[in-house]
Amino acid sequence: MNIGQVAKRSGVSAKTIRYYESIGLIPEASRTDSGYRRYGDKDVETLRFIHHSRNLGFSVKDVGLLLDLWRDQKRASGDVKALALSHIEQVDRKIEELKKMRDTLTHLTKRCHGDDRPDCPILKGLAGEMAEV
Amino acid sequence: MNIGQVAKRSGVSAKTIRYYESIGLIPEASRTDSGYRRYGDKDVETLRFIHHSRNLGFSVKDVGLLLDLWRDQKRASGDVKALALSHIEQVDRKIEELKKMRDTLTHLTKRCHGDDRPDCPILKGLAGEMAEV
DNA sequence: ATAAGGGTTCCACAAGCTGGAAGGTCAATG
DNA sequence: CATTGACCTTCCAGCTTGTGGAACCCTTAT
Repeated sequence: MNIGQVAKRSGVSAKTIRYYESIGLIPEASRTDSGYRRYGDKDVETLRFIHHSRNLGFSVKDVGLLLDLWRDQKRASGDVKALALSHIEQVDRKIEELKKMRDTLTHLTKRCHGDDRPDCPILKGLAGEMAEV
Repeated sequence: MNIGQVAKRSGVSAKTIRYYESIGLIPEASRTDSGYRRYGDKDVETLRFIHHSRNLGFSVKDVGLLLDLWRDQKRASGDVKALALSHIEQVDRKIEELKKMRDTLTHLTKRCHGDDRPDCPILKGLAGEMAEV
């Protein structure tokens, strides 16, 4: 398979596959005589794994760890779970942070009549002490 | 005031203030004879405005727009509100996305016993079709 | 005189790709 | 056989929002 095919099947773009190779996330692909990268079904599987992991918000670094664990048949599932739980915590923290932002923003916009008059509580809020917003 | 003072008062680091100047978010500061940047209370106010806006998740580009609106005494509050509402939408979309991630992750980890045995539903989930997870 | 604690510039790196230029390869068509 | 178009290759640049560090200058106090 050429890189385009494997890209289509895995959901990871050709450009990104080359990038992943360049940073060592996936091993260097073998080449044809003319220099094209060659891939097999196993590579599609690996890239799908990566794609799913990235979609769940794991960093590329963490995906590397997950890949190692995935390939190690003797690994302890506890190691995987620990990584996943720590990631969930991170995601939760991010959600909370965004919620706080949204609530403040919503609060400000509700007070803003939003017409063609210049008075704007949003700008006043941004300019003043945020505590009083 | 030197840059360190204004950094302390505004909550924006000296490094970042120089960066904001370099990208044109704030105008170039005047200098002392020896080349130090000089600031006044108005600059502290501006940097505070920027700091608050960034904390609420506005992009630097959007902060630029907000600053323009802030400085324009004749602007319509509707323009500000539109920007804020669109930003709230973005934040909400991000929250939903993260929630979906978290739910999937939680689902997977709940099924993983997480001990020293190698069987791990998390890895299986990442490897397989995510629909079946 | 010297040392501490400012300030200055400039370059590099972080994450995670994506776009584009310049060019080689492959299969099919006229 | 030549050409076309779709692939493939490498390499460089840029995106965003800063941060770290080196090398060096300025100010003030001891």
